[in-house]
Amino acid sequence: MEEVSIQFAKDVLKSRGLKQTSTRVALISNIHNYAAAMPYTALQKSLEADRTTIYRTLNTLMDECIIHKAKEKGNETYYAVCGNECTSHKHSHNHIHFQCTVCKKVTCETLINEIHLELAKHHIESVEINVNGVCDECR
Amino acid sequence: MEEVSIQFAKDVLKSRGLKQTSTRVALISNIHNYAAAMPYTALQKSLEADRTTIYRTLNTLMDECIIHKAKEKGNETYYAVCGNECTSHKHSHNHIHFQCTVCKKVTCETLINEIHLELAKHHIESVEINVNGVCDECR
DNA sequence: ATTTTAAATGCAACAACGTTGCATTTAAAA
DNA sequence: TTTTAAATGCAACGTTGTTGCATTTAAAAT
Repeated sequence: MEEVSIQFAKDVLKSRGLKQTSTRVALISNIHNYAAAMPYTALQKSLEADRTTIYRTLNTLMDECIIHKAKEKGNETYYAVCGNECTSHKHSHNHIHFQCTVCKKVTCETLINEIHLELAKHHIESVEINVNGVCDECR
Repeated sequence: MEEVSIQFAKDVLKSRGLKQTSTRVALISNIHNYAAAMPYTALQKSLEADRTTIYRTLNTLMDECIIHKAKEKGNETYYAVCGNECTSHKHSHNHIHFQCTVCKKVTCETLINEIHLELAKHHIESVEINVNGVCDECR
């Protein structure tokens, strides 16, 4: 289980040509291993690295499209690993972000149906959808 | 122009049974008078009140559904006045939030078409949509 | 295997955000 | 005009996010 996440972390760092430092491997594998999108506070607790290093590492990994912010609301930011659709230079997410109002878990979910937004007089470049509700486990 | 916003502020405070303090009237009328959703920093600059008072007033007005956060991303939070659909106890927004990537303005926009989201195994309670693009003036 | 070097890290410091406690002021009711 | 409950200002605190700089480390060069 955990070894899979560690291997995933090493592979993705290699594929992006990034140094395989212990903080980076730990950070990626911890997010990858987490059941849902990982809150920053949990991430910080799970690592021994300095707070500054964590912030810098998170930014590096987001720039390289290895992870993305799944939710940024109020005080807590949630991070999730990007899927294969994200290249090294461009995030491309066709999922939405769901937060369960009971267990508070944030997850990336795929819509069953296709949706198309139309706005008058505005050119749409990107759409971000956040949904609140109750997840399967909490019903 | 400005008198309209001041009158609007007084009316809405009265309708909610809130004290008409100078800070509240100024805060509501400034947001109401602003061309788009108002960034917190601009809001703070436009008022003489203490930072604490501004935060407490913003929270009070959000609790009473007089204003709402139009965007909360990165460092800056944007506030906008609620429409008539919001009652004193429940926010009810059928608009989306749009940010122009050129002029950075955040606005509340209504979708031309109706959309319906479908998620497997999840009960949907509320949906929040943020769109980035180019507004009419910047094209 | 050792040296080199460019990048990553840790530490200190800082600014801003958001919140709480408490004394003072103020709007609105009595 | 007095009363009183609420709103405000001030001080303080914890957290977030960022920058500069010295030190350490991963990976390339020798």
